[in-house]
Amino acid sequence: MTSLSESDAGSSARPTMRHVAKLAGVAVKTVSRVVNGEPNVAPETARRVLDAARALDYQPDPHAGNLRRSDRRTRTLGLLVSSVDNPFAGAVHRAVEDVAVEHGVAVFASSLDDDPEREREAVAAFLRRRVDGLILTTASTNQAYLEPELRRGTPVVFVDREPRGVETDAVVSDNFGGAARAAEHLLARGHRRFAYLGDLHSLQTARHRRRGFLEALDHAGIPVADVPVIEDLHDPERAREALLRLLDGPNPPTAVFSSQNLVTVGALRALRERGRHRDTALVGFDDVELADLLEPGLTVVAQHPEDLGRIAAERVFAKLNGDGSPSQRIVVSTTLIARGSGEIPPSGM
Amino acid sequence: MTSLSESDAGSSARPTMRHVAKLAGVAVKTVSRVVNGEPNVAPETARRVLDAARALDYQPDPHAGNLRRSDRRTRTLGLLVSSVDNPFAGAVHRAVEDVAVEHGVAVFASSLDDDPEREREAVAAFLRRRVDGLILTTASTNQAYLEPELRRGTPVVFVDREPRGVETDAVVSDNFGGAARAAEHLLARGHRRFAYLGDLHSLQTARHRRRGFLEALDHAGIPVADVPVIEDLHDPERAREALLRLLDGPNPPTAVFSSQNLVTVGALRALRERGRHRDTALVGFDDVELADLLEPGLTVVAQHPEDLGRIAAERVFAKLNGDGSPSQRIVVSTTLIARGSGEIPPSGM
DNA sequence: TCAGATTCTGACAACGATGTCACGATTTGG
DNA sequence: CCAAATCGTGACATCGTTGTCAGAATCTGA
Repeated sequence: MTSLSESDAGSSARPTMRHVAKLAGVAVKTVSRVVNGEPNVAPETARRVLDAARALDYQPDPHAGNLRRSDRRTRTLGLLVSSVDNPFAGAVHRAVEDVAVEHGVAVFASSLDDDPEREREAVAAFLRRRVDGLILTTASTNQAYLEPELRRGTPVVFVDREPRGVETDAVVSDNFGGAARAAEHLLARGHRRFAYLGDLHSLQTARHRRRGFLEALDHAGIPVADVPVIEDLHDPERAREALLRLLDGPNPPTAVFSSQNLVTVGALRALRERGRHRDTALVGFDDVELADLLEPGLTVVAQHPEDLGRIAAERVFAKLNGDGSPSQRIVVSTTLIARGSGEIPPSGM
Repeated sequence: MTSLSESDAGSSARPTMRHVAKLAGVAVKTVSRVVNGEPNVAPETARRVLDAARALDYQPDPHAGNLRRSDRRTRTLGLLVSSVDNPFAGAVHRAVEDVAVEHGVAVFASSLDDDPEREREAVAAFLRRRVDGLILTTASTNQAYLEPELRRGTPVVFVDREPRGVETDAVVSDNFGGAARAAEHLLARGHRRFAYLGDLHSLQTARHRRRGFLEALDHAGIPVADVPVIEDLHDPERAREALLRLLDGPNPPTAVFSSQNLVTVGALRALRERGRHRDTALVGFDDVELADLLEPGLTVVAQHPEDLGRIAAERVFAKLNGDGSPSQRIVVSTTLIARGSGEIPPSGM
């Protein structure tokens, strides 16, 4: 028994097609046709249906429709980033959202805190919800667990970090080139004593940046084995402590490269604390808000998270629209922005 | 006809309960019982079902279940903020997400760019998707359009800005008190010539901050009519230009209050540009990354977006769990953080 | 004018799951 | 040892919607 007739007036229950059909005096299928703009409905009938729908404030249930419909799209996208509370991720997110809204698609976002286990859980949660596609800043070293889903045809695109163990698209910054560019910039000012402050060694991007930086030094004839390489710095505090130790050591660097924005913040604090910020060069990877207002201004290798996000989202939609081209690896170049801190010459010169 | 029997091996189609039931040699209802941990299934049967489910990599479709299930929850939440690419919103988002994951709920986020029309569209899009609740930094002046949805029992909680035209919960910063506190802080240093740089007058929070600041000045006997109040500054560039005009004018302020973080950034730039950053006091509303590394350090009235987000999310879940208490307006206090710029005494003293 | 095409409409099954109920097999208790 | 309660299981209707098909009404053209 259906309660269609009862409490029709002030009913707070959500109206369905059957309510609309009853009010308009037609069959549900006709309501369906009108609501979906299918052809072959008499104008007079359509008007009655629309009036009824409006009167009841009817909103079709997309999940019910999906169940029956052939294409089976939820018009939903999953985005997995290190943390939504993080400027880089925020910019990626915004770019993804902008592309998604154009396609009438809503975005689920989830923070991973660079924890592989959270990644697995979050991906599973999104797939259970049947997202149409996934954009993923992976935190794990191997993503073979995505294989069954990829075989089912779900588009997955990696941003910022590249996949391992699965064959799919990736959109990444030129980490190697950007870090090399930073090294060259410092070398050109005559520096010979460097320090490298790195993010978690488990992150592929961190390893690329390290390699880019060190290889450029090597090319310039710097004995790389002597360069202090401090890694696994994931927050400002750890980075600060690491740099303080170097500054207080026997042979402090004249030029510092910090491989990520939180690390850069820690490095800035350490330099201030020792009053070395005007005579020690610093280049950070990734741009930072207010970098131009510091004294000296902060020189950075800026990434372009908006481009990463936009391109990744466009790839997802291309795949959803049947683009079957083989997996691509799209590299977005970086931009060195000189603001002062990277142009400081070696002290004692 | 169902294709249950065909291509069972390397099938890439998503398996359903029927596939599992067939493989386990039981009825779908039994699979349902096992998957949902319902009682009264023989251990041996349960094992067979679980084996089959695992073999097929079966994942239940929550949308289909929802259709029939009584509680009708999508385990989904909609969050609407000014822009996901904005540190304040990012912090709110992260806090909301943390509460949501504890409840097994995923979060849709959408950026409004403070555009009322986008708000309407985004809210409609989320409601069509049947989110269980809505957390909203409204961009519109009146939200009566939410009335029907509220009557249906959908929990809606406002963050950062208060509702108008609807009766529902809100979690906001103490905008009035925070701005007043900033005024008192500056007055205590002996300032008499102030300037107020404000956000869009259409935003309620902006009006509260303005009122808080000016009333505190008034209490102190400052002729408020003479205080330049520049409003509708929504980005750094406009704020910069506005403050430059004041600084170049006949009677420049000795103390500036900027009512929002983008405005603060513009104000900082203007002060730098005129070389007035060491003799003009500045207090900003809302904290800013790296504020401690500027020279002088930036004094701010910090909000606590993590608290706003967390409390808002907790209210949503309380309501979902049947909390029927009347609408609350929860005020989160602000914290003045003195870092230097706000402690500059009036020049010429 | 009438056969055939076209337009409009609705009955019914189906999507993938769960709620209800009924039935046979076991267990319990007096 | 038998009636009653409990356990294990499956058939069937149902959630809100759309795909299929068929039938009635209208239109077309010779």
